[in-house]
Amino acid sequence: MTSLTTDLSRTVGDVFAAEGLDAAFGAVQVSDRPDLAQFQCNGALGAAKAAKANPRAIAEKIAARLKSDVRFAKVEIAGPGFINLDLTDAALNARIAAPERAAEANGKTALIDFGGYNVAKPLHVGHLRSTIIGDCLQRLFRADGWKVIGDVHLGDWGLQMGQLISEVEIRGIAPVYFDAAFKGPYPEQSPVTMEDLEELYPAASAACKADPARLEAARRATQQLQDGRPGYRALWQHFVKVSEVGLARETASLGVRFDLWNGESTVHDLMAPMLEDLKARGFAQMDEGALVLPVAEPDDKKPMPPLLLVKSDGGVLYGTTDMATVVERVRDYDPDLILYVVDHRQHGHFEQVFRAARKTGIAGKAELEHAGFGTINGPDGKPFKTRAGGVMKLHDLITMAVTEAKVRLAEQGLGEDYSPEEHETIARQIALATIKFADLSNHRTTDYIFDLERFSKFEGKTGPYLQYAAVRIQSILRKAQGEGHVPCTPAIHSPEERALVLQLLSLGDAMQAAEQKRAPNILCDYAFTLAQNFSRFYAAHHILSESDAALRASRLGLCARVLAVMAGTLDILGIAVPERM
RNA sequence: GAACCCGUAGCUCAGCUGGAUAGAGCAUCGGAUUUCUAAUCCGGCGGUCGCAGGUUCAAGUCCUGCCGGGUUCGCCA
Repeated sequence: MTSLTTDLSRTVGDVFAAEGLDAAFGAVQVSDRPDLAQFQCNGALGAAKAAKANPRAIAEKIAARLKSDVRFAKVEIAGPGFINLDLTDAALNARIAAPERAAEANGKTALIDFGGYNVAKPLHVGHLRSTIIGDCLQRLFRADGWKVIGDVHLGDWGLQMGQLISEVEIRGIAPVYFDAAFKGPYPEQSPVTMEDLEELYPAASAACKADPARLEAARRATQQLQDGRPGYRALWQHFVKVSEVGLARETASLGVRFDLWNGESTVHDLMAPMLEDLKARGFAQMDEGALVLPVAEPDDKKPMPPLLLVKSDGGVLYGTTDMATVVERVRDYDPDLILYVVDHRQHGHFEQVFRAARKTGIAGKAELEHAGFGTINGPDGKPFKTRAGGVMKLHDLITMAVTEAKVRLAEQGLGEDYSPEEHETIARQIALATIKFADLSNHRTTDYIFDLERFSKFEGKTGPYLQYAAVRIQSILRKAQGEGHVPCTPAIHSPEERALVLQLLSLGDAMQAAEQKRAPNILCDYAFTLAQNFSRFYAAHHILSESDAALRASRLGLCARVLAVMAGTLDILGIAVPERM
């Protein structure tokens, strides 16, 4: 369903056009001053500037034409030339009565890259944002009619793999994979568990940092792995499988689903032909022993180093796999947009890759975009750590949030009579809402301080507060059903209802803005404002005890619409609404 | 050293291509309501939008400089 302001913009735009002005000046938005009007159009100011005319005079002409439209209860000119508009309740009622339709398929494909998960490494707070923000964006794009392909894009092919392999070799954990005389087949059972990997990788990484010989061994192992040494490939397969099972379990517990579990290794076979092609077409060249692709442009304000494709030792880098991944995605999906939801500190890297992809034409019609995000900091304003100073694992963070949710429930004296299973389910749902809403309600690009105590509060701008608002409406509707009251199409009878209807009707604006700016915080604001409007309505009017049957049915209908919109918005945010709380 | 991001109320944060009196939550103070789950509603207090210039009818928003914080700058990802 097109948003109300879009329709109003068309109406007002036609009037601008009728006055010989650009219809784009007719853009209508929800008013910044709700005390003065419901909607406003600032176009007269812009039109006046363009035409070097008096803004109020233009506004007068526009307003005169708009006044003949019966949908408007008020058309006023204010200040330097704002056009303030109110719709009649009849117009609002008609609008809210129209059934909410899902967006039609727009024929466009978006590929969302959640890049950042790595084989052998558990998820930590750093992965929280790419997962939560990326999931929200994929839900949002889908809701708007895009075909969306979410790809975890696993880090499974770099030096870290070589580090692991050489660590396993040194420890003598599974000698068969290192026996050059062994002809296979290799064991089906993995020689290591996820827990082993979580211990092996940091050890290997630290050893390589401390000892150049170890680093060299790791490099060699990486190279041999990529060249296809059978034992290494077999061992690596185990690493990947074990890791994927662990990662899938964790992301599933977050309620996040991916379409593809591709990794850097997926494109390995595409790299050699791609590199040949880039060399043949003169884009790639040798420099200081490495193969590079220059991406600097004359008007650059900062030095832009070339994209490194092949190191002087013959190994490839993540820029190479990123390029090959673009080739693969264009070949398989021909997307209109590839969105990389990755920490903003990698901005420079993506700038290089995007330039290289555009310059060489490998991106096809796809727009490449980096939706970067800031870091999650602890109370001290520094990157979030455990009390012991280590990296905070995602699993531990969720456990903390579940514990906190139970504390909150106990504080409110809630859930004591629920079964242990239901109590646990509700606590988990609250915990995820706490974490997700906290993350999404902060602007994507800024760093924020993770304050679990504040985020988990049941009052204020929090996830649990929104869940509660939805739960309370569910409760009313259930009770109404029990009493045999049937909701009907809502109509406005009071200022509180009018404000609530206006908020319901601005859903499209919020979704559109959130999508265009890749900014989930806009949806969070929308949901919170909706909950506030509902609370005002709820405080001012009785619903079930209303004796006028028609009024009661209308208010129940309004409740049903609010619940539908709230649940739908929370769903896009990846937040579930519990049956009860 | 260079480039990019940030600096808004006591705290945590919004503020769209420049537009009307800069907003929200928390905290604090006061009031309502004793409820359809109070996890509520209404109101007060609180800001020279880092500083100084500039463009404009209009600047938190655009430009320049400075101060303060963060990040990044070819063989890790």
